[in-house]
Amino acid sequence: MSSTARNTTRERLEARESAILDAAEGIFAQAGFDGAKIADIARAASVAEGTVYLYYKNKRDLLAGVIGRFWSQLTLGADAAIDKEASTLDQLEQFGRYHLQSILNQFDLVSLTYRAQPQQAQDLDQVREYVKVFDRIMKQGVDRSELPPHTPVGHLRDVFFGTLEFSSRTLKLRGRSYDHSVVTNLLALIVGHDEVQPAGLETTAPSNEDLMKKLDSIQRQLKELKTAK
Amino acid sequence: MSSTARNTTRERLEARESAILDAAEGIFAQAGFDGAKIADIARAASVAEGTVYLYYKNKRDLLAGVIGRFWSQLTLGADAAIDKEASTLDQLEQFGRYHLQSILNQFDLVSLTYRAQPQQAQDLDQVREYVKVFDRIMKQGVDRSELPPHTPVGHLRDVFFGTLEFSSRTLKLRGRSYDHSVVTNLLALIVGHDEVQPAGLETTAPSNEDLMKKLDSIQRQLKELKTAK
DNA sequence: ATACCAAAATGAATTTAATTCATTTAAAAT
DNA sequence: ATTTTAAATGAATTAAATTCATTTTGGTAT
Repeated sequence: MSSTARNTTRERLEARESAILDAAEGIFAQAGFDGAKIADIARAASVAEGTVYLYYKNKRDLLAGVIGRFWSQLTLGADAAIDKEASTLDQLEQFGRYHLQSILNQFDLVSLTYRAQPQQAQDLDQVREYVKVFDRIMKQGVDRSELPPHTPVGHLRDVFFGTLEFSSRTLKLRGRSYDHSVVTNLLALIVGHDEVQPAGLETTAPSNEDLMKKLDSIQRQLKELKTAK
Repeated sequence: MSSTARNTTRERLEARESAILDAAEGIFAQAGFDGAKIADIARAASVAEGTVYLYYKNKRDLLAGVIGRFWSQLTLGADAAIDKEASTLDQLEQFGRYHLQSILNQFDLVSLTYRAQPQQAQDLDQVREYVKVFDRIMKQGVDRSELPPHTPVGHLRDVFFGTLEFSSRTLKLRGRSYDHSVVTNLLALIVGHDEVQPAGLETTAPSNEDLMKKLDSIQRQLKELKTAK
């Protein structure tokens, strides 16, 4: 088999897989898992029913494919929506807006993500990747001393995603659309004060090293300002 | 039909319905919605398959019955777990512990609550009742002046339930069990923010902490400059 | 106590939809 | 141009939800 031939073959297969995923995404979102019929998905993708099973072991596996692609795309979108040069607070705000808007727009798909008992552990791999976007912003914030050194990123991650997901449900339930105040309020809690540490622990006094880091950060921003002008 | 006869009849019917719900709860929790077979549920409840359909229109409706009963019972349990005489903060802590423990113990049932597209609006009525437990605690806190007058209860409700639900997922995913620090951290965020700062002490040589505050302020102003442009 | 009626229960038959697989079609290699 | 291999098809199979004609049960009236 020639190299170009192999390429066109692979491209053809990929286009077909993509068509199946597109069709499945639309029908799962519109009809839910139980309501979606493989026959309808096959028709929408212009393939025979049996063909679907050449690409996905079964209906559940097909859903996993749809969900996985959805979160991968969300991760790409997030990277694009976040200005790497902005302050930690700004980046968190950008990500928060982006996240809430996305899960509201694709509410049905998001709901399908956490169906009871995801069969395979790797079913949630792409979700984990997406969650890391938050972790990176926070880590950077700590490194730049824009966040307290002992910021409990793990806890705040649950607060961030949990609150936005629950808020999206609340908004949907009440037939409302995107509301920026949700993000604003959330960020006020997360970065608005330094009492984010386990209760009972005293805030440790900033060390000279902390001060130095902060000065570095300020110096960096000043330089940026000068170059921008 | 005599009054007692009618009573025993109703009791018999209620016992049967209860048996069906018990069986369905167990099997839904263990096998998930798709995995649960009506035949198995009927067998576990010691009734014929057709009998299930005398009590519930279809499988989906049966799940709604199970879920509704679950949240109703959770509401009763919460009322029992909360000491009405305790402070708002203590009540929140009691409720937070109770909630996290409950949703961890019945993780599978909770996951089935928000399956994509709950068909009927009233499918979530019992969940709404449960959520009101939080609202009552907060309202009382404001009334008693244990919370600031303008506490944004609606937002904090989403933070409370969203965070605990997401945390329960995180814990399950990592195979961990109940962790009280989740509740402690959450409460610090929700009620900790405008805690009165310790009154100003005598002026002494500026500490590193003072320097840090000043730097924070400068950093904030720089940031504003950047965004303004 | 017996007969009658209506409600409740049954489970075999029906229906619906996922999954399989023998066959056909298309593409790549020789 | 022929052979070989991979991909696709859709009718047949299978599994499980739902229906419904029939039976059973419990209550009421004679």
